[in-house]
Amino acid sequence: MKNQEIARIFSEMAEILEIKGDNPFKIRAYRRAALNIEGLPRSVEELSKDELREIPGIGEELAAKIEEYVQTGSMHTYDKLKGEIPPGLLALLAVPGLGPKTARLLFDKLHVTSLDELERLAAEHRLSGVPGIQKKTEENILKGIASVKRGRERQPLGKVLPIALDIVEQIRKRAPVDRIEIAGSIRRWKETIKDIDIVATSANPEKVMEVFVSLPLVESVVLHGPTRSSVVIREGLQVDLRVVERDALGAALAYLTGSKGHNIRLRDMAAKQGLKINEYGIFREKDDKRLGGEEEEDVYRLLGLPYIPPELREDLGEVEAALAGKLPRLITREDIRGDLHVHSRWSDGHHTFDELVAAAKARGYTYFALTDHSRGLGVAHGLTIERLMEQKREITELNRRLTGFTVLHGTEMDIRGDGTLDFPDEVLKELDIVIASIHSGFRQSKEQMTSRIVSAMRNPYVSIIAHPTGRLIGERDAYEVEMDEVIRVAGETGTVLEINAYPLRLDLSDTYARRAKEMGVTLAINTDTHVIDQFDTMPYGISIARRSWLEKGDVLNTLELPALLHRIRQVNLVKSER
DNA sequence: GCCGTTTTCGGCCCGACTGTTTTCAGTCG
Repeated sequence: MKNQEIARIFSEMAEILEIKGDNPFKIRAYRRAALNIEGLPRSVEELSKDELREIPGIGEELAAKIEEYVQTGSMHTYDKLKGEIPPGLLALLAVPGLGPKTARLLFDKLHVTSLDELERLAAEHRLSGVPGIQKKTEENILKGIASVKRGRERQPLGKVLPIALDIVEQIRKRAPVDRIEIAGSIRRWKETIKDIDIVATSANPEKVMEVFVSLPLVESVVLHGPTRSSVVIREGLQVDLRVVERDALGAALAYLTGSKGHNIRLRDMAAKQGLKINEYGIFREKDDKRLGGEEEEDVYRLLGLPYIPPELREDLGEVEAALAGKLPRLITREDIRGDLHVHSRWSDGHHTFDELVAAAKARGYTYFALTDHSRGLGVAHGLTIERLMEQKREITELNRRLTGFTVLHGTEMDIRGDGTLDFPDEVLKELDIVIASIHSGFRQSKEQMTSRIVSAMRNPYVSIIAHPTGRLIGERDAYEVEMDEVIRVAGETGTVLEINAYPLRLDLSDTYARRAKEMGVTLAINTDTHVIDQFDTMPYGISIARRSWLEKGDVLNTLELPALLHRIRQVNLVKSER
């Protein structure tokens, strides 16, 4: 997958050009191209030059550079650019508050070429005297370097969202806010978060700011103004609060929700229509008359666009789709009829069938699939064939007792290290639904991993591949696997790919799920519940689906039970006839 | 480097906060 590599190269080229003091718009062009390639629903390797040029922000020259990289594995302009500045200089840009101009200045005046060198000079007070740098800046640079060394990595949404809700609650309790909302990447449900962005309305913004920067969980104050402040809380998370007038909440929310790329597109469109958008509203350019901004919808309406949901606002084609009237009708939590990946006490889950049924019913479901682990997964008390058949009898009995609810009998079957499956077909055919997934041999080669998954998909009884890339956000990288091939074979065989809603998995990710949709693959959104509370991680899975442009029809477990069973049998039949 | 209901050349989003600058540049989001 060359997309990520090319995105990284373009970003780095942007940084080098910035230090060189090149045309800012050219720099932005590289940045935009990098973002769009990173989020591209298809692999650049399979695109022709003309198709590359259809990507927003990719023109003649960048398309040629991409093509060059795909074909030769290197990019001449990049290699040349890299040779023009010392490699350590780019590291300086990671220091908060230190940008390209200062980096350049430090290099020119003091020949600084690494972070360690900069730290030494700052500690010895040898930066003061460089034009524009005094004591305060020197201190800020030292603080900045310390924070770089502590590391400020993006953190999983599942961890940050509860913290953000808690902060909002604390502000609400202590400060004179009228309305207060979470914006930024949390509102877009990005899988990992760097900053918590909050927007509020108040008649007394200064007071709100005072309260905010003095909250008990604040470790340091980065910025403290009358309408905007930033603090750092534990674990290096930055929290930004912006306060606006009551009638500007919509405009402020739109502005602070971003993404940056999306905002630039909207503001660019506005300019072409003689309008101006900022965080206070939407204005007519010629006389500065305010046309709206109380509601977020105003911004889109006044631009002649339908409302674009936050999950789509990544400048990945949503503006074009909105203009063409082709925005997807995104799936919602209410579309989900059941959960197809649930564990019980029989393997490594914590609950009985009755407890799971009650919990699923309480969440408005009409079915779930019980998919305990298979025998090969000893650590999870995987079921032997005998136990599986015993479980089948119990579930049959259980379903006899239930009304308006059905428990499907399935398995989460291990795809073994050698690529064979943990149960033979005679056993699988006894089940309502079969999930296959990988729990071992994570370090095998890309070819081996890919072929393990592909051969599982070709089995006539395997309906779903669970957590297809095996990643745990912030803990374990995805195993090496050729996802383009997995997605292609899923489309060819009718195998469903899972979006695992567990907040550290979110696997498939939005990029892959969107690609899967484009290739005609059906997805399932499952919680992989082991304890009952995990049923409530469904919104995380839904958010990935929405970020992937999925509609109700793209997702297997939006089907009512009879249609679901029909779909499964149909696909199995076609597979077995191949 | 991209792009076109104003353009194939000349534009390219908009504003808050900080530090050092006496009027604003740099950085960030």
